[in-house]
Amino acid sequence: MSNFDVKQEVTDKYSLRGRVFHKLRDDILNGKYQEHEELKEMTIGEEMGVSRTPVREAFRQLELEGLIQIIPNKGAYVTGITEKDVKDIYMIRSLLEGLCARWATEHITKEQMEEMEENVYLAKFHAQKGHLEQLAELDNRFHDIMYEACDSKMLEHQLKDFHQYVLRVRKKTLSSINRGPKSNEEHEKIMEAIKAGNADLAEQLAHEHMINAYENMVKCGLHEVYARQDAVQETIDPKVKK
Amino acid sequence: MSNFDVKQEVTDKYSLRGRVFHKLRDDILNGKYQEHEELKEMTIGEEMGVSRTPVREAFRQLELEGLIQIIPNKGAYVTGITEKDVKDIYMIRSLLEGLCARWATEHITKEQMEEMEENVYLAKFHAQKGHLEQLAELDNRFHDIMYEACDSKMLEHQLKDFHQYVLRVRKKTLSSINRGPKSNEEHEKIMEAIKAGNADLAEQLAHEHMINAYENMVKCGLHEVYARQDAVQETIDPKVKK
DNA sequence: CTTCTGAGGATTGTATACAATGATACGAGA
DNA sequence: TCTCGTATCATTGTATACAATCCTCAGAAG
Repeated sequence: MSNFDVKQEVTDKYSLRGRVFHKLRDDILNGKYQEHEELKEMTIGEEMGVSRTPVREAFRQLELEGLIQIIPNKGAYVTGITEKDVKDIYMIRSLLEGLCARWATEHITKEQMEEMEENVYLAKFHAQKGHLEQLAELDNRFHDIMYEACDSKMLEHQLKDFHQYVLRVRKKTLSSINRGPKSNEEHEKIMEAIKAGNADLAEQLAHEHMINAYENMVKCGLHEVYARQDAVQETIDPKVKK
Repeated sequence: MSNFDVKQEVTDKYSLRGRVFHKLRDDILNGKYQEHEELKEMTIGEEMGVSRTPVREAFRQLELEGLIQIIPNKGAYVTGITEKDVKDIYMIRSLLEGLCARWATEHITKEQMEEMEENVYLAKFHAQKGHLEQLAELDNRFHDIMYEACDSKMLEHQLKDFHQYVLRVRKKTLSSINRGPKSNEEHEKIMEAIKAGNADLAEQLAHEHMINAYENMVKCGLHEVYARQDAVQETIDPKVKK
């Protein structure tokens, strides 16, 4: 096993810096802070009852995670994601998810396979019942299982990173439309391909799964979601650019 | 143009933190610090004449860049890269470089095209003369040009990240073997495909280019390079694992 | 009325002091 | 001799103090 935890997750949830990091990340992903909103070290620190030091360190990490942008001697701003960024991410992910499915086919363990089957089964149940919340949760988990099963720390980390990026956008579309059930059907096919040991098919299906997810997102209002934000961006950009 | 500088480069070269970050990164990539060597905040700070604060912040960033691993309350260690990590990186890169070549074909500017042609031409010259140092430099630059030409901040950053990872390994192999000239021939073909607007071919060639680079590396002693380090790793791992 | 300028305040950048944690070594007891 | 506990020290984690920078806005000059 590799001991090379590339871009290791910030697992240190119990240090102040770790707590600040995780809380800020969640807040940004959940939309508590608007895009392009300025984050002040002191304000955040006071809110969480800590000094500026751990906040600053968390900021540096969030910057590399791509969630905020720090302009020297000026401030930290929540990053905006443009329509094109989302498209690029999905194109990149479609390739990597394919590779991941291939490797997962080759390396998945018995336990992981079982969890995957359970996941698909459960999701089918919630789809029938119309439980969108649980469906979204299971959808995320399905991908995580596959990332872990591919047995590559490098790839796993890349994909988890991307997955996180699009969560901000996905939250607004997946649960609102009936992509959920369709998505799970595709999961089932991917799972079957993996179970059958058909790496080529698994790769192909996972690849298409991402393309479909993206196209559905476009069809169901990605543009609307971003229409307002792009306008805001236009006005703010010049100032931010220093 | 996107204003979303994902995982933005640490461009702040003039703050102390920025300088520490860049110097440490260079030192690690250049092998000044051994893999698994412990980096002490105070020692580094004294060497560079700064306090621990900017050093700590640089550490947090280097951790997310994957160059060091920080164990809470214990220390920062230069990460090791296993043989499998290198292989995974090249497999991932082969896909992304292909995508990059495709997008570059669609978006490359006149200036970028000219620089690319110049690059190949110059490299051909240095290859004849046996200037391995310049050849390696031009090789890096060729890829950078393509990353920029693909006109995707997301993809560009991903690839630059990976490129950097393997630099540590590549330094030991590319310049030592006669891969240089062969590599440049492949660059030329990729360039021609891009110039001809043949995206499919460019993608294919760039993909193969990576595979070839990896296979050459394996053939030319990747295993030997890592034989020693893997041994060291075995002994250090348990301690590091906390 | 517009434009330049500079003083003041707000915010980030860095250094230092203190707290908490982990590693080590030594000695007592079995 | 071996093991366990404890004292001590080295190192990291956090808070605070101070320095540097940037932004704002009032006021003077044109």
